[in-house]
Amino acid sequence: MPVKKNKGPPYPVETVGLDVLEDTLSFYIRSINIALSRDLDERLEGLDVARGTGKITTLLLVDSHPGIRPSVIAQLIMRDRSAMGRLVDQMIDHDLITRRNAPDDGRAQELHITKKGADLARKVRKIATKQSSDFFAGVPEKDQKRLLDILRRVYRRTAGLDQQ
Amino acid sequence: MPVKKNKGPPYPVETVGLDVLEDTLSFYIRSINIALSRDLDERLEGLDVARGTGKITTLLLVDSHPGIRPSVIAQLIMRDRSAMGRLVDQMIDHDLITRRNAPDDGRAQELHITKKGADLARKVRKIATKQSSDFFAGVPEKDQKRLLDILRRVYRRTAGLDQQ
DNA sequence: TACTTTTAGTGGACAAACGCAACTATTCTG
DNA sequence: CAGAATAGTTGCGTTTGTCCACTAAAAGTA
Repeated sequence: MPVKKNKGPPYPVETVGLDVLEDTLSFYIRSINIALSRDLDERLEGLDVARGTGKITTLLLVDSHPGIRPSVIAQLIMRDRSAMGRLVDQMIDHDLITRRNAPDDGRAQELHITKKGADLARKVRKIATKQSSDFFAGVPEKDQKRLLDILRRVYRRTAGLDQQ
Repeated sequence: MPVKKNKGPPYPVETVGLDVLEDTLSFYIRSINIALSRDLDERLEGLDVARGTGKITTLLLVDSHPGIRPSVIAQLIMRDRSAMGRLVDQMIDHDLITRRNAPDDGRAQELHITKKGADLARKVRKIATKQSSDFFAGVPEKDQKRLLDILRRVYRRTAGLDQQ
């Protein structure tokens, strides 16, 4: 129970305990996600790929897996197909990728990178990596790896990528 | 370069490499955040606090820090004041908290929990904690602590809670 | 005390994003 | 061939959040 001083907020930001959230995954993940997204947006300033809402992942995946299908990406970024479709539309408008019908499956499409997209992908890779290490500043190399390992495991399980 | 089989997606989900993102904080954070939010929404089903977009944090903070100000919470959950104001409106509508003018500062407000809010807070604490440990299933206790430590540090720095 | 600046909160306009549901076309299953 | 599953599209509605302008009060300054 903090004693209220004569002025200033009764619970100054720096000292507010986060209650249970202090030990909770979701709170940190959510907050850090916000911070990370904003930061990334800044770093991507003017790069045609603003709002990292899946655009980045899509760009890199299409670049490294020519012919990959929208629905596959959708699953990886945990969006539904309609959202994915719109995302693809945007990126085509920006001339980052192309869409063609899959020759062997009349329902499906194949995505391919454009010249412009490939150039951008190169830049984005640098930026994303840089951001990651910036945020990890002060955290020992070993812990970084460990953390990524854990997150990777949680992610794969969550996205249903591991066995069943 | 995967050899295309006669049918099935050329890049089946399970085997798609995530490119640089494989080693990148932002990707996992973003994805896990989505998963976590959805999962939390399910667990909060019908609990008047759907869409965990800050409502949960607000609820718990008001509960454990009677008289806390909206602007303080806003900073903690990284939203601007107008968004925060609307959030408070909602929660008042749901009879979870109350708002009164701060006696010592004509600009500010104090938030207090209601009976209903306190009851809910109790439930939410259980749920949030449970969720966290569920997601950590299979991760050794020690690593969990480690991970939370790192996230906490990153969060505090990011939210500007430390020094400076 | 008069001024300027900063802080707290409000309200409106606006846009982006996402999910759901419905629908088509294909392919698979048996 | 009939029925189920899959890929993608479209419309709709909702939510969410940001930007901006505005008021009121407090703090800083001279």
